[in-house]
Amino acid sequence: MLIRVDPGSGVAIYDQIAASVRAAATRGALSPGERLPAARELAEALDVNVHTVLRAYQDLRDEGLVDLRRGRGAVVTDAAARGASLLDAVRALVAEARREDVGPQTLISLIREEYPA
Amino acid sequence: MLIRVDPGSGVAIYDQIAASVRAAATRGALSPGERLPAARELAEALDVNVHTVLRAYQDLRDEGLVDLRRGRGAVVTDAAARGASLLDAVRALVAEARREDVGPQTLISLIREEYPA
DNA sequence: CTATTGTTCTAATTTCACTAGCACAACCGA
DNA sequence: TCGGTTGTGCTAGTGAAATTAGAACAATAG
Repeated sequence: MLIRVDPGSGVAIYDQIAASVRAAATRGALSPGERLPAARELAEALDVNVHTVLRAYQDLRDEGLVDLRRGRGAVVTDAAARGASLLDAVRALVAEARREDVGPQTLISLIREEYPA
Repeated sequence: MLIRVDPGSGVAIYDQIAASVRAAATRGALSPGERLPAARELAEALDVNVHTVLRAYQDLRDEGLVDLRRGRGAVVTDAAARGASLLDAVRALVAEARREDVGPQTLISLIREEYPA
């Protein structure tokens, strides 16, 4: 399964699902035009409520990463494929952060502060 | 004020406070030995409860970024100064992400997925 | 000694994630 | 056309976590 979830992770389940899809798309494991599992189907596979999956899908739609339509499902958009070139930079950044004993919280805090402007 | 908060940001207030401090320390705006505002004082300035500020301070203590002691307050540790070399890399990464129209959610998702392993 | 500051405690309120079940509308394939 | 699939929308309830509030207490600085 492409998508995994850890209930006691502190991160909301719908956020973990969305994060999995974002990462998979960037990684190229999900190509534009491809369809995500049906919400009901994925919900059962993850032993989670349908609404929780839908919440993740709708967040992804709001970000423009998927196209949601009744009967058709959640289709990955072209936008989701962008940023593949960021992967190496991200890996390098994380590696350096760990080398300097900088936690993920700090790294994420830095990114959130650099973005808005 | 070094620390700002947006109540409707989706991010918990105590997390925003902690994030501000993490970023400020990494940026060098907060040097080791320096003291954070007293909890009661900051709480009033942000129009927030004292416990909320304390929660942020305690999280920072758990991460080793500040030293908490009664009567003395929250003092920035040496550990908080680490990672200054990451700043450029973070800025470059964010810049490239925006150039490619990649949102902050995706960037953060990527980092969270690269960390644990 | 006195004022400051974090610590601890109880308690109430509020917000949000998650679950549950249902009806409905758009879409697809046969 | 028809039947099954899929997201949408709604109401409702539960539980955990965030936030607020107020108080007493212990360590520290001056």
